[in-house]
This record gives sequence, structure tokens and C-alpha cells, in this order.
Amino acid sequence: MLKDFECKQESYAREVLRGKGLKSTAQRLAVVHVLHTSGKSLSVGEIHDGVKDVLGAAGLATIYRTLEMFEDLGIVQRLHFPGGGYGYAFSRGEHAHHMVCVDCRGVFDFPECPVENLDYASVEKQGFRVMNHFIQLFGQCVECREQIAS
Amino acid sequence: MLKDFECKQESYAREVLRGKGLKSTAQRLAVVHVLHTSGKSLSVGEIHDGVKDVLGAAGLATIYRTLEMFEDLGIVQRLHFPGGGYGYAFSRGEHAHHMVCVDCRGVFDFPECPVENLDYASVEKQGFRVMNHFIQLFGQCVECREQIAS
DNA sequence: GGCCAATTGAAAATTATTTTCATTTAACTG
DNA sequence: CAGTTAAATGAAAATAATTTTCAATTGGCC
Repeated sequence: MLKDFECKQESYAREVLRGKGLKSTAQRLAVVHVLHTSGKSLSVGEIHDGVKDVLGAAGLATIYRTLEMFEDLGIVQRLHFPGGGYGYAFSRGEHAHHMVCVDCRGVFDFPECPVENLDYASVEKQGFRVMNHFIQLFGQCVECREQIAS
Repeated sequence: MLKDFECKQESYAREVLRGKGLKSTAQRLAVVHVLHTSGKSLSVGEIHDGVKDVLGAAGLATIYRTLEMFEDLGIVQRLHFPGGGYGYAFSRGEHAHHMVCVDCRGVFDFPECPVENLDYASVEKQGFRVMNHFIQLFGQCVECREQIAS
């Protein structure tokens, strides 16, 4: 399955998959496509629907399997919403943080890592060794802000 | 239901509940007790088990209802784990961040808020208005680190 | 083009969560 | 302290979410 035109994100996923000896199936690339073109974080069900739109049909189990794998590979990131529930957003493997619009669930990159140059001294004094962190910013994107204003 | 000796955390919960006109039931206080004394983040099932230990019996639905309510009230915080899954930790309403030990799921307070005095300029320039954030640090606590070393 | 291990899909199985409704209880009142 | 009442509970049923199973299909490589 090789499309004539493939976006960067799909090529990227293909590359990561090949690097791990995994297959670049139509379903997997469709997941990338759906997530990337939406620009939002999507629920498993929404991703499933999107993939069905692209391919005509797709099993839900495959979507679950793909998302779990993609998360391990750093191709997607799982985001949690304040009121409960979660979704997935396309993401490049590197240490990336996102801003999520609470209205449209749009995902925006957050350029700097607030924790990067943080003073862990006070913490590590207690003997805790920080290995990793999870950060999500919530707010409103321009579009949703303007809509509310109207 | 008023115990002879009540820990600070239980009194605190009782106070928050009264302030909202909600009842301080045995089940609710037991949830606080279990969470606080464990010092860890616990799954819904673990909390249910803990409450059953304290009270003899407890309905699972009540645990779910209590945890959802407590999260809204800021009495507990829901934490997400890297490999998937989540748990709850006792928390005071204020803006609090936690460090979670990836081995024992122990929860430790993180004194400062890394995002507090962050420069949002680069972000807000894009029109995104940051309203809130979610931060969790992962790592290893002293005890788990020593165990691994042995 | 053919081979083979990896992947998929459909359905069943499992697990997690929520709802319903009759019964119980905490908090207030006198 | 007993009586009242709305809030809360528990057990079971209902629903939703996720995972597993296994036969059929497919992508990557020779």
C-alpha cells in the first residue's frame, strides 16, 4: 500500500515502523492521516470512524492495537481531558508538550518545556529521582475564543 | 458518624463537604482515610478494597461516585500512569502537582509549580489562551531506588 | 509471483463504568 | 434525643469500553 502522495507525517510513521521491522499497513497509515489532518485530539471512536471513511471499513480492535503501538513508538500521544476521557494526537517522538483547546480539543504545540530547566534540587533532596514528566496545558484557541465572544 | 480520632485529612474533607452542603458519610471519609494512609495513588478497585477493610462492606458504585465528586471538590487528584491506567491520590484543593514513583506508585508533593512563572508570550502570540495545566512528574522514590540497587 | 510472519477483522469474552430504584442514613429541627 | 427529609447507599441490571481468539488476509522480501 503506497499512495502517490503521502504527507510528511505518514512518511515519518512509515519510517519509524520500518525501523522496528513493523509493517506499514493501510490501517496504520490511515490512523496517522486521520489524526494529522484533523489537527485535533480524537477519541478512539472518532479515529475509528475516520479510518473507516478513508478505507471503507476497519476493525475497532485494530484501531486499539495501532494506537497502543503508536504511543509506544511516540507517533501519537495520549491526552487526558479535565472532565475525564482521553484522546490521541499525532506527535513526533521527541519530547513534546501540547496545548489543548478545551472547546474544540484542537492540539497545538507548546514550544518550550517548562520543566526542562527546572530546579530539581528541592525534590531530589528528598531522594526522589525525576525521570520523566507529563505536561498538558489547557485553554482556548483563537477560533473558539472568537466564537464565544460572538 | 464521628470517630474519636480523626486525622487532618478527614477533617479537611468533612469541612469541604459541609461547605457544599454534602454529607460526610462513613464511606466518603473511609475513602479519604484509605487514600491518605496509603500515601500512594490507588486504583478504583484498590480503594474499594481498602474501604471494605475499614467498613466491612461498601458498594463499588459508591466508590465511583465518591471519587468523581472528590475530584471536582479537589479532595483527590486523578493521576495517569505512563503505561496506561490511572489512580487517585489524596490532594488538597489548591493548585498542587505530584511526583509519582513508577515502581510503587507512591505520591510525593512537588513544591513549586514549574509553569507558574513561565513565559506564555510565545504561546499567546498564537492566540491561544492558557487557562489551566496538568503536570505530573515520574521517577523513583528513595525506597524503590534502594531496592533496585540491591 | 510466491513465501511467511505479521496483521487484520469479526465475534466472543472480559473488564470497567453507570444507571436504577428501593432502602438507609446524616444533618437539621424542635 | 426523637422525628423529618433530602441526600446517599448498595445490589443488580444495563451499558460501554477494551481485549482476546483465531481463521483469513496482506506487506515486505527473495
